[in-house]
Amino acid sequence: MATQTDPATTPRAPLTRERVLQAAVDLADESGIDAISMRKVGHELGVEAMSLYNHVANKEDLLDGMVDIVVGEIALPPESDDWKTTMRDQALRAREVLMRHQWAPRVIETRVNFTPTMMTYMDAMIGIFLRGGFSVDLAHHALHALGSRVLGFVQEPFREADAGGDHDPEMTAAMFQQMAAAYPNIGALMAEISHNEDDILGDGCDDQFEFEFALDIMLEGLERKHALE
Amino acid sequence: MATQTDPATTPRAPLTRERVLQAAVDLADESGIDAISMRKVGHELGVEAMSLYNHVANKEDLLDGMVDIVVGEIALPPESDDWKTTMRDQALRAREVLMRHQWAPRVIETRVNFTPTMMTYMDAMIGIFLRGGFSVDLAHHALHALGSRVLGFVQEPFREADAGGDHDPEMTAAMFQQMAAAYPNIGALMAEISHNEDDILGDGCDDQFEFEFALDIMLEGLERKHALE
DNA sequence: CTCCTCTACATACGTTGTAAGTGTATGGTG
DNA sequence: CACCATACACTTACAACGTATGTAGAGGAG
Repeated sequence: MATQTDPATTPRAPLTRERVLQAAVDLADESGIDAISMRKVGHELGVEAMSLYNHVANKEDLLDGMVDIVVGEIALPPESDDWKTTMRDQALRAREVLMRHQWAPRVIETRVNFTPTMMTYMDAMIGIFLRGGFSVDLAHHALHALGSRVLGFVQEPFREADAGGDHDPEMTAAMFQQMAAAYPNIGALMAEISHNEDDILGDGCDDQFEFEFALDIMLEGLERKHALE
Repeated sequence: MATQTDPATTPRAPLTRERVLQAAVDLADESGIDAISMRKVGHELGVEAMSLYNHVANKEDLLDGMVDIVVGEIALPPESDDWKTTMRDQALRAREVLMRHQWAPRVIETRVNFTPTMMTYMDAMIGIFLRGGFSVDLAHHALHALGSRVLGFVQEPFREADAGGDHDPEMTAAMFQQMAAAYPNIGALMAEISHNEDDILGDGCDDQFEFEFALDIMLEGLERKHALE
């Protein structure tokens, strides 16, 4: 009992910035970004909210750190002169990571401080174009044009629309007919989607296909611009 | 005094849903989205927070209504078979409106309910493609590919990065050199941006140019896909 | 042993969305 | 005219939030 193995104070690992950030990421992964409050993250670590402030400056800093962890999980591109496939692979690799952290896009968009991790990542993205022979100017425009795609996501409006929620199929059918009457074009589109799909998950759109479809159009467009330089 | 023209109760206009929503939009326009709380909106109308609940269901409904006002300000496209210029004009017209309501993109992205106003707008967007001869399938993909551009915005990561904030020019120069050393590609890009621009506003990027650059690449890509159908 | 630093904790403040209940002005009906 | 139902603004209250502030105990340095 002289030893400090007091049964009340279980020998919990000391708090560190990394432990705090990782706990927050894990919590967000399983419970969504709304579950991220200082109190809840603290609770996850068996600690009071205020204790976190010894390791993160404030909540913004916590979110910055969470984004850093996610971006850090995306492997940087190999050095290659083939900018097109390199960039394509990069976007798809980033997307895989972001799929594991669905809260991340929304958080990334609200960041206002560049962290070194993010700077390193962006530097590598620009490097892909420059190494591929792009002028600095075109590389700049290309980066804007790809936008968040280089980080593996597109934030479409109404991404997580509930499409009606928990109604049964016939209810859906009734609503569907009513909607098709008021919005004929949307109706046509929904008819097409719903019967040529095996996977009626969510809104019935194949997100992976749409991501690659737009990505490829963008890359081909950039290739054409590059050829004109 | 028998007449109810009590000087204390100035004959204020009765609250209506429209007055509430418009007050919220005005407040957000001038003070940003963080200024939108039930209490503050109520204060703007000379009313307590809870009174608003007689006209909006809750805050989400308030935000839905605010988005409706903004989207309602975007003129719908003319009927035309020339889908490309119609869509291009539409995106630019939408962008003008969104520029007046800078808070709107962030709010639109978080919407989960489709309002009739938004449905009508989206129906018109699909209509542009269908009338232009697109298959329903391609129209669908095209809508995804354009994403939020049909509403006049792109949500790039770090849109409002402060780029260092309020430091003086020489401070900037010092930081710049240090940064260029650590991130050579970003450094090259920033060098290019900062000396071929007259307008050093914000991050020195010409948002309008970047918007049109990416928009045109996308439209040309879609045109090519359409030609293959 | 003494002192200093580090960090976890407790308390507290102001702000948020909103549930619940209270008052009052208005307008239709006897 | 009297009466009462309805509409709507107000008051109060609560739980949860980010975080400022102050305290206490533990570990290392002199």
